[in-house]
Amino acid sequence: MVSGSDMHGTPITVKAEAEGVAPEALAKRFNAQHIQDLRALHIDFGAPGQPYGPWGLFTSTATPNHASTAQDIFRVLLKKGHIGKRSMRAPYDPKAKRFLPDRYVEGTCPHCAFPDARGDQCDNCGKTLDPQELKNPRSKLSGAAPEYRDTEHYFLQLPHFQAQLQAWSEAQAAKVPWRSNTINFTRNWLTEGLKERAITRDIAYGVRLPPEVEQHDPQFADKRIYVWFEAVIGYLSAAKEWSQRQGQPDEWQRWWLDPHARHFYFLGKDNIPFHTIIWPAMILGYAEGTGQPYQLPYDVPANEFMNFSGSKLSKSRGNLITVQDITQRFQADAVRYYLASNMPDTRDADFAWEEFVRKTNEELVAALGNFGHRTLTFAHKQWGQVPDPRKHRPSGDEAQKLEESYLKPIRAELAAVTRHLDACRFKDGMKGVMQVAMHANRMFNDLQPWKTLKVDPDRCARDIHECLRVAKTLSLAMAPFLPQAAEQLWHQLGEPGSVHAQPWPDDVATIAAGQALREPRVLFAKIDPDTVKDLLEPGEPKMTQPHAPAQPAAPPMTPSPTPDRITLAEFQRVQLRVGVVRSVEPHPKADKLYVLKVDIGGEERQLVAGLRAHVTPEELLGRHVVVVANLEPANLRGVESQGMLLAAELDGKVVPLTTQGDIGPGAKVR
RNA sequence: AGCGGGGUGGGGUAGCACGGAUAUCCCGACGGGCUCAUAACCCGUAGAUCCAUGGUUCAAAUCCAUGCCCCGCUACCA
Repeated sequence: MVSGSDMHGTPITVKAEAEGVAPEALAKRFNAQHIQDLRALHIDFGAPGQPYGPWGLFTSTATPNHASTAQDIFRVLLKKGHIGKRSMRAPYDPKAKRFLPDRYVEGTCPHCAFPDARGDQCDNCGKTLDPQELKNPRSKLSGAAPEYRDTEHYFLQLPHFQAQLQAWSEAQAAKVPWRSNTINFTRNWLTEGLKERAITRDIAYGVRLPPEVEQHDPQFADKRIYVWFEAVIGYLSAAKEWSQRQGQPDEWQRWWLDPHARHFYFLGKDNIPFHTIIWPAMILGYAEGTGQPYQLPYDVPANEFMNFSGSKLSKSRGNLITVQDITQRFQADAVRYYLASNMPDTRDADFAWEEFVRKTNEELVAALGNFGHRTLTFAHKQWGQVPDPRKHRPSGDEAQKLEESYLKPIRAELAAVTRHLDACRFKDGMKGVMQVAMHANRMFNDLQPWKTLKVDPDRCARDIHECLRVAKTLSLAMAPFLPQAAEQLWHQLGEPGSVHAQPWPDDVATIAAGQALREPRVLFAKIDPDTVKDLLEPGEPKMTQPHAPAQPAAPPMTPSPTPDRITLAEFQRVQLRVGVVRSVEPHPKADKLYVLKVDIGGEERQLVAGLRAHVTPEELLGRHVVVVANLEPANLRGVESQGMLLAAELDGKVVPLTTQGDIGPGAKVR
């Protein structure tokens, strides 16, 4: 299992820019956070708490190994003609002596005459722009007028692979089979027809081109491989890094060049085409160029999205749970149980605190935890060791009943879990494990060991022995889902070593009579519903952080400059008036906007306001609101707005400003 | 508005790509049992016009059409 942090993603560049920090530093921080999160959730790679171990590696795309692997693929694809160079015209800043990304060109919008439109899009009228359309363009960096120069870039020739990808994806989807979302997204792309895509950019942050390319064509020293080309290569480079660290530098070949190796890629649905089109195209070209049988993905089980209380996770809406937040408050296994049994396998799922508590208390604790605990405490109290079943001579009927009613269904359920895991149906797998626990509870109940103990201790010993076998089986079966509890149970059963070093069970386990049991302890803690009460308040930030030190590694992000002051005269240039809302109409062409008619004292203004998500028309009609009266008019999706309605905003909540007592429209606000 | 996902007993869900007869599972409610166990476990009962309407069919939760509603992405938030 390999994974890692993408260090060159666009969000990183954008955020680093916003915070005024170096992108490398920010990426490093994210990577450290990812590693910490994995640890907190007990996702380990073979060495507890470490991002590296005998089973795998969590690395990043900032390593020299990754760069050279990416360059090698680039090189091979180039040689094979799957990457081509061609020139395109792009804005260039003669003062800063560099090409400018679209958004670094500013100028006057050709559509609405807004003077500060960006090259990719105008913030005023919202139209998507080409930097060349801007009037009076200037560079954001130096203010100089950009020139248009030809710049050369490399393009990945995806069309070369269209037919191959089509055949491969259909075959694979039918054979594996792929999930419907995976094949659907893929088909969409293929039927649209693949187009060549630029894989270099005029930027300074990212993976460099191969040295010989830079030497041969020095301009490419100032360009970088664009992230979407290079990030997916991380799968291969991580495998190589892992082999290196294992001291077996060629070990990765067993995983990449053996036709029997099956590659599974786990991702969110928004990432599907990268893993079913682009990356496979690169692999095909690379395999062709190297003559090595690099393996294409076997399965790409993409998850849908998990929302939070009905809408998407969003920091600004106070709709956010971080791994840190939740693992600080609750057992990682409880979190894992909830996520596994509520996984967005085939459709979007929802995270709800009430459900989380319910599932933990009523399912995890009550069924799974309880069986382990009741069995262990009983056995431990009576014998302190695994009792010997052999003194009991069961009748034929009795033995058959044990087998038919209890062991057989458990075995069947176990086989079902195995099938589900093979097919990447983790939700079903988790449910199957729960079913085993339910069978187990039934078995314990029916056998009534607390009664037989008094009348037939040998029989009781045999029955508890059977229950302990089932408990051991459960420990093995729950290991991938609930690693910590599984290990605890394993230990309490007196088993040596780690449950995680055991092979997957294909039958009810056996357990050695006479094996010493350890002091039983509860496997899962119940959650007091009050704990999440304060997390449920609507509109409030869901996760305050009383004990969460915000990002320990993070230095203060923005130096706080002295606040900008304005003079009274400056403030007085803004004319604020009280207005009465006379009518509220939805904007005909925009979902978030209202068109309001507001009486500001003898004059009716038409305003466009982005309040539709926050306030109903009824709440607005007749209200006294505060309006900026001398704002220059603007055109919003075809409707003129003659002013601006003031509103207060906090964490995504928006409330229009109103006056407390009634005062006539037109009243000045000072 | 464009594109994607979805609407199944009180809550959460499975089934839907390949229509089939009593619609799955967990929880809750109600009734009973048990007392080894974290008031946990076990058994039973009730509870669903499978969003609506129309269509295809011997047969539709499942296929087709239209509509309504929810969620996400994108645009719009003066």
